Amino acid sequence: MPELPEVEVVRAGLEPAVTGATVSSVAVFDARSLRRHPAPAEDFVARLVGRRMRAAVRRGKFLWFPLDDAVEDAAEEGVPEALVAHLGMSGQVLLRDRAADDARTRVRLELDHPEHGALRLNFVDQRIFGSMAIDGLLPTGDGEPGGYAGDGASGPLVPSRVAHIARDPLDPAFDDRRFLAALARRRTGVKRALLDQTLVSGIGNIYADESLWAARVHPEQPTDRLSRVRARRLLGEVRLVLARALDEGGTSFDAQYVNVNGASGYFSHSLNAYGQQGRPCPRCGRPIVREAFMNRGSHYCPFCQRVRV
DNA sequence: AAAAGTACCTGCGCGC
DNA sequence: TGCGCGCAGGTACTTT
Repeated sequence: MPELPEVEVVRAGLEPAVTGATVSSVAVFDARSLRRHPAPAEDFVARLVGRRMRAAVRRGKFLWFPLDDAVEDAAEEGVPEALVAHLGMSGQVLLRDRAADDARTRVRLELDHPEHGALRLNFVDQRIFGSMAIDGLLPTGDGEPGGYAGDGASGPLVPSRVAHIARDPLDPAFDDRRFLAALARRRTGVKRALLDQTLVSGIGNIYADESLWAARVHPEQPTDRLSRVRARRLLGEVRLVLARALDEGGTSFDAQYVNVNGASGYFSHSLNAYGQQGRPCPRCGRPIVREAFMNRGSHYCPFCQRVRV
């Protein structure tokens, strides 16, 4: 579900509420949502309660909230930590006032904010592919900010479990030349490469299909046969598609994707390829097709998007 | 080493 | 109506 635009909508919504807020209590209703936390649920709770969040940061589809140091003892200074969250396929972070409840809440944080007072943060996740964890922050390899933090500053740090994730195409520190060179070295289909978060992050099945349609590139086009010009054009279309979705508040098909305040985002009316099988291609009028791909589907126009050798 | 396959989950809509 | 099946926006681990 949530790809970069949807996750950014969540991050931006959380930023003013969590920045400066202290975690007053934590309830874990389903420990499977903590599968990425390297210790039992009690450890997650113990490490989080009493900590203050400094910012809301995002790289690709990963979110994290850097925490103030657990101990004020400067002599015993440890690795800085963050609360890391990933929404998986069906995750939501819902901000509520203290009384409100939500179905399928897996983890709940009660927050105390100096201005906004008491807030409740419900981590809701139908399929439990998403997760929360406490993780150590490591220096970024390039010394650039770890991710996007809106008005706040991310610092040149990234959670250890996010370190292998590439920067996303909207990140000012994203290196176009390096990406294009790495893409050309791959020996796979271009859609697989777009979905590989270690090559470029933030793109999922919807925006991969939309970007490929916009760039007129076939999803199975071999990466080592994609011309430099077409690869550049594809990267440009990826950026346009993500930015447009972000402007419109993220895609949503139904109530499954809900933004941070519980209201649905909407963008699905402007999809050109994804989910449009059988409908005319908005460019040439011929039918869009759907093909099985990685246990999901690929949607494209067989006329506009052809494999080139 | 890189690429492909598989596991992890719940719930919805569909055809029978 | 009920039931089995296919399908869903992702990541990480294992296998080849």
